[in-house]
Amino acid sequence: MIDFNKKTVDIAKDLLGCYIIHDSSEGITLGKIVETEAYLASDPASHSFKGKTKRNEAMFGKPGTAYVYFTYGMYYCFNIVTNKEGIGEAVLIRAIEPIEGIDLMKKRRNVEENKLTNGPAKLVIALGITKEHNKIDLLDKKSPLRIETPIKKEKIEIVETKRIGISKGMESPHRFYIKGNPFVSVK
DNA sequence: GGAACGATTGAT
DNA sequence: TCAATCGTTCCT
Repeated sequence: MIDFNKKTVDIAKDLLGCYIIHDSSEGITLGKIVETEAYLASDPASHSFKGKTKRNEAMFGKPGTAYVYFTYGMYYCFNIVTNKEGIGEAVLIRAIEPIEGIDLMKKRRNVEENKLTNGPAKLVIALGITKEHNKIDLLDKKSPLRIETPIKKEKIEIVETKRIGISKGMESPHRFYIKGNPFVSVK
């Protein structure tokens, strides 16, 4: 199990190699997390930086719950909330490797397998995540959307770099991905 | 009330 | 390089 008592940056690294499962009415989709970004309360690039609002309140919830936000007028992104309740921190999932339900992902995305889930808004569409999943408990085995650690954690090499697509806080090396994985968003 | 912008993506 | 597209934030 993932240790949510750790620091957000460390959790972002621990999440690499873990699985996201969505049990929807259309079927099951499952992917391995291959790229993450950490967003801290003290980070000017974080939605939580200026305090709690209606939009970002999920970030201030319990660790291990979901923060799903709407952006650019047409996309959703999926985060895993970290740190104690009341502290706005989370890990953005930027890319996953499709494992199960690939046909369903292709139906939802209508693109080739290698472009199915290599971006934060793309994986949300492929997995069928919606704003209804905001604040859901990702650690509860009964949740339709949840995260699980692999039985045997494979050995992975983690690359640490600057984040992508933000206009503040670029200097923080808070983006992490599995070295050599072909499903990472930007190479 | 109105303008500007965004943790993105896909097409040009 | 740029348009799509709309909720939130910030200014007037």
